Amino acid sequence: MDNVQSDGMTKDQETRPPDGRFVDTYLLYLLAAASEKASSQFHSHVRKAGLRVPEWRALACLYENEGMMITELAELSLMEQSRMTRIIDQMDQRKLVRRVSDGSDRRRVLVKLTKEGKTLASRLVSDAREHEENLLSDLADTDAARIKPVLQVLLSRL
Amino acid sequence: MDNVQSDGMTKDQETRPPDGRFVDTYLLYLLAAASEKASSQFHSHVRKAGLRVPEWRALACLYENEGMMITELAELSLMEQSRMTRIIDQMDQRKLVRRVSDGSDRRRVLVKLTKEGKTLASRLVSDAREHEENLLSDLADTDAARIKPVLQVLLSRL
DNA sequence: AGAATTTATATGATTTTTCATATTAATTGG
DNA sequence: CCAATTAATATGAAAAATCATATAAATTCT
Repeated sequence: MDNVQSDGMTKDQETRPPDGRFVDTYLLYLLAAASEKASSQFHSHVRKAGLRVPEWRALACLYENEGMMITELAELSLMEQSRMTRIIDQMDQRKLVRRVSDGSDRRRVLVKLTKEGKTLASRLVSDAREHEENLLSDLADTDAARIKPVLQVLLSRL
Repeated sequence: MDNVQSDGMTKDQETRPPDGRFVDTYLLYLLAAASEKASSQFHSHVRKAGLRVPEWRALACLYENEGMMITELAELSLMEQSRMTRIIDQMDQRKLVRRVSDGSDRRRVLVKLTKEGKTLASRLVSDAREHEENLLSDLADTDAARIKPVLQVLLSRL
């Protein structure tokens, strides 16, 4: 409780007051932290549903958006192509997606949700929407209410 | 170029128009994508400086904030404790940090920047600030100008 | 057409990350 | 004070991610 400091220092080393730290005002940190913390609840829901986070990402990207190339899907899902290939392998084995070779360009593999994949995707997307609504309603009366357009503008400028 | 569709479908499968996809308006996706894409440039700068991203995170968290416990540092750096332990191992070997056992609680390890670590941290933090300024100045005239307070409010509610 | 280049996906080898748990030290409750 | 519990860090084994590159198909150039 008592926090005696023998020498008179200007910067508090212990019990640092709000925003004394670099990271607390650094945009890229705020983004990473916000993403991390805002997602953690839902990610544990995803795991309870038997998916790992990257699988959920692929599923969400495929939702109502079937027939994506591995490369497209990787880009949209924010992961590297070789990782996406392996994730699709696993989801294929679990019959959540199937690979269909693209007739017009035989290098390409179109990834499509199976019936089962669609069912799971719909369920989780609707859980995600509900979760998002709750999050947003907590922010309704704050500065953060406009977070979605803010992020969309940021993304459009990157 | 021409995008003939033989059957009359209501949902465009190809060349989807803006925001037809779930993820394009889903908050957690926008956060992840914004974080990912906003950081990628600077992360490659970090790697050119000879650090991996998690090391940079630890360094940034330690900047002007020495003597953190592994657990604290892990929490602040958004990573798991066992990973932080190993990252500190490596940074210790590279003499960027040193471990000091906490006299008042011998379970604890205080991580401190070495002289060399401080030098590197100052350099990268100032690069980060410059990079952030550039990012923000791109957003100055948009909706996204207030992104930092928006994220801070979001974080405070999580 | 055919060689050179580019694009899409897959894969082997390595490095990271995670998960569960061990170890050691402090704290709490009888 | 001792036993039980909680807390901080470390570590082995397993899983996942990355990196470089292979393979195969399409495109471009001459």
